Amino acid sequence: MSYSVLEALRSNPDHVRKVLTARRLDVSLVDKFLEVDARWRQLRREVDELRHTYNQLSREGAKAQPERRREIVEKARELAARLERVEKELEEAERLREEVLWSMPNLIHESVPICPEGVDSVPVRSWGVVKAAGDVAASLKGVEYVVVEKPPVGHADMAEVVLKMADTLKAGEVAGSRFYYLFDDLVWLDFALAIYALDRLTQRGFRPVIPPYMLKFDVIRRVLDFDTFKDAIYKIEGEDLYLIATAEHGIAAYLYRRDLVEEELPQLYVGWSPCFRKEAGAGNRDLKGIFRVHIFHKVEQFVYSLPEESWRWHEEITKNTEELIRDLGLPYRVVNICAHDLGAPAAKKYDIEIWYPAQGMYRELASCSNVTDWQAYRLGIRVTRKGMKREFVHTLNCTGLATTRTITAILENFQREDGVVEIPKALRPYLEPLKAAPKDYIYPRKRG
RNA sequence: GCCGGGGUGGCCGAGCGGCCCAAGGCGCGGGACUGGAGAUCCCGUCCCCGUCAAGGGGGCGUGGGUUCAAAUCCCACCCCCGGCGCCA
Repeated sequence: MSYSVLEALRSNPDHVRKVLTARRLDVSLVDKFLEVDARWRQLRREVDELRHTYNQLSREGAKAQPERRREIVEKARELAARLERVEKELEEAERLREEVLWSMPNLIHESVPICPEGVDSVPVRSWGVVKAAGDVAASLKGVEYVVVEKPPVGHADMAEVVLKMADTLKAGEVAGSRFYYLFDDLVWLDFALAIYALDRLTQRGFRPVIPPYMLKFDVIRRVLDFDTFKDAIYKIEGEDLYLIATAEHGIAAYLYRRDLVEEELPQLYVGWSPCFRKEAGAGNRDLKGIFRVHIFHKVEQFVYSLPEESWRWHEEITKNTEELIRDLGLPYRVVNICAHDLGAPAAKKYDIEIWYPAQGMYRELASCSNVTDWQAYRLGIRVTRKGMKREFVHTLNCTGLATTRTITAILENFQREDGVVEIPKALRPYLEPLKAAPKDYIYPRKRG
């Protein structure tokens, strides 16, 4: 068919080498592929030819008289043995070819920056006024800020010490590090943020969905790359099931092996799910609090689009999330991820980063990728165009709101000196119907 | 989890060891006919190799096996439907 990476490899290998260089990956992968591809095609032909003569024999045998048939059976036996050997070779070549092809990252869009050592992303735009302590403020450029005397309390201490609505110590004892208990107002906040995001996005035509939280190996291997798999994914002991690391995985799998017609696209989904991540590559980073944890909740946008429309959708879904964050009043910036830092599936990726005044830095809250046909190829999701042509669809994903992490941003950005946290106005309508939920402010709990 | 029924091309559906390199229908695409549409008639409509050729190969839920030969027989697994059990 027309998988863009395969096409590029065969018709323009130099371009693929450039992509690999930009991604800081091994360029020799291209020649490796061309080699295994050529061998596979060669063997494919040999096998087809052998089978042809074999089939002819077999058909002849069906009609032959008993005596002639014995002869044919004899010949067929010999041929079969030879076929088996070549078929084994073909099988091996095919396995190898797929392995190399599957290890290929996506091509990259021309607007993706190629960056020097130490630079992972390029700011595109920013919004909001950040609170910065003196020395931090000096380092900020192109961002509006107000200078504050001292940085506010970090989200972890806010949640656990000041508000007393989280317990990561007990969670650590019973489940391990990077787990948490959340209580009281923070629970309501998590739900309200989810419903806020779902409500806004469904108004824009996205279909709400709760996907399966686990997928079979054969499916999950098609929606993500090896690095994600080994660093992020939990396996269920004794079952062929893996916990999803994001709703994206479950939603992408929804159209597994589907053939669509043009009129069925685009398809917009907004999913909610818990996300399970091993955080194996994270080391000791962000061990405190609930910033980087094994389980969290997230609302996710997912788009299946026609190939020629995916770049427009990429901007669109990024703006959707910006708007959600802006209306909460959280200062953010959008960065364009450098080629070397893109995951294999993404042809381009924007991260949306929130300002964390206690940390004095922007931290990732959302991530929006155009995966083009990388996932669709692996999942076999195609669209039949007018005139009978068939192509792979494009898929895109973009965080709506990572609700658990959004809580940490709210705790740092909206806390007052007295330890009270102001609830963003946009969120209040979603807390209103809940009797026990806080409405305007979150007050520290009197007794732990 | 147990017992029973079932999974055939986009959909419906025949076939149940060689006459099937899967009938027929619907849908879809192209053409003929028409002033145009409909009806009718022809051709095409799973995947792969090949120059979108000639030609060839594979494919009947998935993976193994029996056989010179498997959609068809055997085994395992997956999924769907019905019944029982269990459960928020």
